[in-house]
Parts: sequence; structure tokens; C-alpha cells
Amino acid sequence: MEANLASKTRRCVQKSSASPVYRQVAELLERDMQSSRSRSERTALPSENELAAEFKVSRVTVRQALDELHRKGLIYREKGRGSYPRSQHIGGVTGFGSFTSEVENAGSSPSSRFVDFVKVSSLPEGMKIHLTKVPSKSKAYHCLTRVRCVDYCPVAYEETYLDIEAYPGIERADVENGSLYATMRHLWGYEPAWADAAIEPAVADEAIAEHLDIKVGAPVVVAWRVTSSEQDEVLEYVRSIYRGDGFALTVRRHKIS
Amino acid sequence: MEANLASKTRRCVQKSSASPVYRQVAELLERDMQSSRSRSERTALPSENELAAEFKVSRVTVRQALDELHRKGLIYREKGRGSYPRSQHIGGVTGFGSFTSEVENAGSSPSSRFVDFVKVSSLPEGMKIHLTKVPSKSKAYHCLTRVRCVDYCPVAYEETYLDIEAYPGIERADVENGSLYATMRHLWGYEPAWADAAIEPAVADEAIAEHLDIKVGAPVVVAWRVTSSEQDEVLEYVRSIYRGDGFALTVRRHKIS
DNA sequence: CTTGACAACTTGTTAAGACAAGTATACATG
DNA sequence: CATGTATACTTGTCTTAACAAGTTGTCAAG
Repeated sequence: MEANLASKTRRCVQKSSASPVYRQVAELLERDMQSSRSRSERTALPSENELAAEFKVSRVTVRQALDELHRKGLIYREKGRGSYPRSQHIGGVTGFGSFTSEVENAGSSPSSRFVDFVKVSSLPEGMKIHLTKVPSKSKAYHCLTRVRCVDYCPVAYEETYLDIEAYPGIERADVENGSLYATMRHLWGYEPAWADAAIEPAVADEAIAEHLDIKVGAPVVVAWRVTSSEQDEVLEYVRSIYRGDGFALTVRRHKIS
Repeated sequence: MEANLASKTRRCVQKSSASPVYRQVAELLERDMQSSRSRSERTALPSENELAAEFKVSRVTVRQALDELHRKGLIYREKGRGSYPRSQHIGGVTGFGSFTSEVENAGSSPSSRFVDFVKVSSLPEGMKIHLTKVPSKSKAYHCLTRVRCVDYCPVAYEETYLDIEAYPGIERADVENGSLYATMRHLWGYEPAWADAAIEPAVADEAIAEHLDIKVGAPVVVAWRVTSSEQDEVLEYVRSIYRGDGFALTVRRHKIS
């Protein structure tokens, strides 16, 4: 019986809350692990039965919480031994998800410089080459062009293509400012859930070089991405051009196989 | 009561098998979806209760199977409606996982050209810059250098760094041929489970250009990666340099948030 | 001291049941 | 015709229970 991460008396979960109990348990455990990370190196979490007793929930519910932490790569589990926290990983910009929230999580200050918002009659060629789920027939799109900045330093030139039919009334929305994902959520109820992406290297041409404040011919990363909702609707096509100096795209904690 | 993907009579799962029942169910469903993908566009899977009755298992087991398919991005689920298959995505090389198996899954023929296998006293500088979990103190490593080929065309120059202490007796292993991951599994029981990576663009220098059969100054992608086991042991550090023409790194079906 | 049996843990798997909450359809009422 | 309601679905959440299987420590026998 060794010391573990749990304190004897623990705050309780609320059975009749907006969020399910297993999620409340997961969040409490995640907070515990963050606060006591430095101290204990490789101490096991309390066992599933102990946690069930502490939170006064069934073992199935505890397991749901632990499975969620496992999926996020925060713990690993060993049959016959216990569940252990995995070492911490620091944040970075992955090129997936909301640029705004990603940079904020990394501890920096995100901003965008609006460049353009126009209608186009087709997607760029590279989109068809690199990605699936791209319609072959020509459709009309809104094209929102922005320069993405971290701490007011330009790091990416980004074109976002939105199907005109899927975003009715977008003319009245304020796409020039704020997070596009927040607007998508708020006005049309769209929730980005999955992304498929392709990455290729390139060198900056004159226009890109000017936008990103780098030399012509400097190495850049071009990322092609299609973002879909949980229900498999395509929400956006994105072409991002990241500058290569001192600013790396990171892919965090990716499950293999 | 509309038509669904399930046939009336279904092959049975084996209760006392090596793999758990829920995995057998998941694999059967996955096979079903693949075979009948073209025909039915957006037909729901049978309901959880129907599947439970067909396979003669409990609903918990069916849900475990469906959750697994959901995690893999193969289906989505809607409360009150049902579970639906997501549209297919074709394969590509992600830079994670085994190069050998990835290229095979993409329908191409992988091969490696052995370059070098030497001892080094420290990791490259960029490893410390881009990745966490890199030891600060100097340690000794094996460095395996290979040129990765798809259909006998060179696409990547790759240096794999293995902690000498973690791979005893590696001198007697045949690292020059075959899949390194298969060797890791077979000889030391290591199973790669998670990868953290950073990506940056660069231009080819003389050595790289020769290995990859491209011009000096051509754009390339440098990928820094650390691969860990489920138990959070670091298995390898990898520096990969991918050529940029006509061969894109893809990141498949990545869950957001 | 070494070895093996055993007990007391751990997580993994499966069952059967219950209720909540969202969706869709048929149907009666206005 | 339009509208709301009842009903029969669906998945989401949670409980109690049991056994399987792996790891750890104790303890007695050799």
C-alpha cells in the first residue's frame, strides 16, 4: 500500500449536472495529475475500485473516465499493475484545430491580419492532388485569406475555402475579426471534429515572402487540409503556408496504428 | 424500418478466442462496411440492440466495438438516430508508424537502402530544439541511417537513434534489412504506441541531394520524431528528411481537440 | 538462500438491466 | 392543411455483478 496521487477527502461529482459524471471524474483526475506532476515521478493513480469508492460512482464510470484520459495520451494502463500518468508534453501549433486556441494553449498571443474575402469558382489545384473528399465538379466558394501571427510576428499565410451553399448569410457575419471556428459554431452550429491533411515543402514566392516577411526562396511548409464535422460534413478546405525559420509545426501525441 | 448493412444471418463470434469478443465484432463490422461501401451511401448500421441480438452478445460489448470504430474515425454516432459509416479515406505516408507497413497499406512497395550503422555520443541539435523528452545529459546512441524508397524511388533520408542501453545485443541483430519495428518487437518486446513530432521545411544540401536524387536547394521537409511505448519508454529518436516533389506527407483522420 | 505455492491485489472483459434524452413517425385535434 | 402529441424507436449514461488474467508480495518448503 504505497502513497498515491489521491487525497483522502475528495470533492464530489454532481450527479445531476450538465456534463456526465465520467467527464467530471476525468477532469478532476487531470487536474490532480497536473498539480502533482512535479513531485511524484511514476506514482500510480488510485485503483479503479478506490476511485469508485472515493467518488461514490460505479467502477464502469471510473473506467469511462480513465479510458478518456488514455485516449488523450495522458495515462497508460497495465493489467495487474495499475494506471500511470504519462510524462507531460508541451504545446505547439499543430496546424489542426483552431489556430486561436492552439496558440493560446501554447502560452502565446494569437492574432490574424485580414487580407481578403472574395468569391472564387473553384479550389486550388493542389487541393485535388493531395486530399480526398474534394468534389470534382466545380463549385463556388468563399475564400478568406488571413495572415496568422504569433506574438504579432507573421508565421503563416492561410486561405480558407467555404462552400457558399453551406454558409448562408455569411455576408452579414464578421469573418474579418475573431475566431472563424467560433463563428461557425455560433451561427451555423458546425463543430469541427476531424481533419485530414497533407504536407509538402516549398519555397516562398514573391507574394508569400512579402506577407510572411521572409526572403524570396526561403523554405516554407504548405499544408493542405480538409476539416469535417462529426457527421462527416466538409466544413472547410484550407491551404496554409508556414514559414520555416524558428517556428515548427508540431504533431502532438499521435497514436500509432 | 429501412434496409441496413446487416444481413439476416451473420457469422458468429467465438467466446473463447484469443482476441476479445468486442474486437471480433468490430472487425466484422469493419469488413462489412468496406464491402458494401460503394452500394449504400449513407445507410445506418444496425442499432446496438439489433447487433447485440445478431451476435448474441450484450449491448455493452457492442458499444465497445462501436466505440473502437468511432475512435478510428470509421463511423460517427448520433443520439436518437443511429451509427453511420464515415466516408473512406485513402492511405498515404504519415511519417508515423512503421514506414514499411504504411507504404504497403498505401498500395506501394516499400524498400530501404542501408547507408550506415554507427555509434554516436549525442543527438542532433534540432532534436533538443523541437522535441520534449530529450535527455539533456549526453548519452551514447546507435545511429541507423537509411534511405527510404517507394517503388524503388528514394523519398526520404532517415536517421534513427537508439539508446545503447535499451538495445543490448543489437550487434547480433540484422538491422540492415527488414523492418526495424518488427525487430524491436521480436527481440526486445518493444511496441511503438505514441509519437510526438515536429515538422519544418528546409532545402537540400549536397549530401541530402545526392541521397534523394534531387537538386541542391530543392525544398524538403525535416521531421523530428520521438516514438514511445505505451508504458512511456522512449524507443527511438528519428530525423527524417523527405523530398518535396510529388510525394506528400499526409496526416490521416486526426481528431480535433 | 532459492524456489514454489498461494493470497491479495490490479486491470480487462462480459452480462443484464434501468433510465435519460434525442429523433422520427403516425395520428388525432384544431 | 397545419400543429401538437403520443409512441416507438435510437444512442448516452450509470449501476451491480461476476469472472478472467496479469503482477506483486508473503511465506513455507526445499
